[in-house]
Amino acid sequence: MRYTDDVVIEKATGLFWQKGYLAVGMRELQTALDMRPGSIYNRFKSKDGLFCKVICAYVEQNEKDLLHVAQSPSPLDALRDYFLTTLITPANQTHQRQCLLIKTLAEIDSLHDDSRLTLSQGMETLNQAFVKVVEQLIASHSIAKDEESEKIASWLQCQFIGLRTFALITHDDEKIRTLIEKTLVDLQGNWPVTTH
Amino acid sequence: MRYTDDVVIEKATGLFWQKGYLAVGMRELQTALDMRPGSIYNRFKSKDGLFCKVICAYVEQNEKDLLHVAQSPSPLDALRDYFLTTLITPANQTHQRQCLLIKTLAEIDSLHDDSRLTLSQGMETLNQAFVKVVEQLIASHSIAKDEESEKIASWLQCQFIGLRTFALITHDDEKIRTLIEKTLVDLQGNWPVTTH
DNA sequence: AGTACTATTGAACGATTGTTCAAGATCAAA
DNA sequence: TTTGATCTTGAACAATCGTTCAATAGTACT
Repeated sequence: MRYTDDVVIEKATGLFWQKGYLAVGMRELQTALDMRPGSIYNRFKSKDGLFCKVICAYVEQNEKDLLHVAQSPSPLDALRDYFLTTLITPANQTHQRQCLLIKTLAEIDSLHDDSRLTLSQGMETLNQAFVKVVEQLIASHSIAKDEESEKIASWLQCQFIGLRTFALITHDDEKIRTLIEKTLVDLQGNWPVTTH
Repeated sequence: MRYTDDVVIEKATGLFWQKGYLAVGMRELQTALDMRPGSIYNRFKSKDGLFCKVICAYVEQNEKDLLHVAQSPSPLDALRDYFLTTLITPANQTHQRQCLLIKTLAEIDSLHDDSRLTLSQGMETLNQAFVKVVEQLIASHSIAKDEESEKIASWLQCQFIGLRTFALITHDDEKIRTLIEKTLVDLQGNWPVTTH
């Protein structure tokens, strides 16, 4: 085993994140990973299998980051920092501004069953992580407990998706900073009255 | 000319919207459009050329819809209706909830120069349409003129992107309705103080 | 009706796709 | 050092990719 799975998956993540699942060919992976086809297939079973590992590793990392935000003594500030570091990336790798899961969502019709399952499970995992962040925001009295934390978490996730995609287009970092602050304002702002 | 360009592009739009640019093969297009390869290439020059027409038609339609919102006597209500009809689509074609331009953005590395240019021009066109919507919202006193309309437009576009992607995942229409209302509340809400 | 031009057809092309597999290399245990 | 198991190699596979082009059909104008 020449390279450990960790470094292989990290290299593969870079490719898939930049180009998407379909656009990355096996030959491209072979040169990027410095591995021959049989070797890749023996370790990961298929291109799809390797992609699943990539998604899993990505979800794990992001879940860790979100839980770290939740466990921070000042969740609101930690959330701002998390947004800033995620949304304002170096100019030579702006593709990382887009969430890999959301990017993959655009290709969901082309994925095999394994990847599709891994993707939806990853979504659920991160959704729960967002819920925990919101619960800590409420517990630390950073925001009022007027709404269910699950609802706020969905909204926050929605904001995050929008911001990460928008940050991909804009390249105006100052505008992104403003949008982040607006999100933090709205997080503490009013919610629509629910009429049932 | 057996089919008019309009119906051909409409059929092609359906395919590209559902599966993405790369995932749609020429054979698939041939059967869906009921056209032979030479015929497609004679009319559209290439798969990329056809895709450009698809993007253009999509942008034109959405620009029209947005300007219709702007010209409405009650822009705020028209905006709500626009969001509702765009975000809550029949269950058998939920892929239409995602903006085709945003979906295409995930494949931007795989696009030819023509498509890339068409895409970025389309983004700019719709951005300007959003600016006009916001200007009318201000003119009709639906929202206060505390901020530059261009900034508000970016925020609104960001919300729209987030909502359309989120609506792709959720399948809980009631939650989407709530998120739309929250957006309309925040649209009239406070903005962060800009410290320069 | 005949000419000139455009549109359509469908077989075929070279390139690339993901994947396989027999052969060789590597390593741990006996 | 030999055995057995695991991992790596790289040529080769069938399938599919976007695209071409000579032949045919269709259309418009004189």
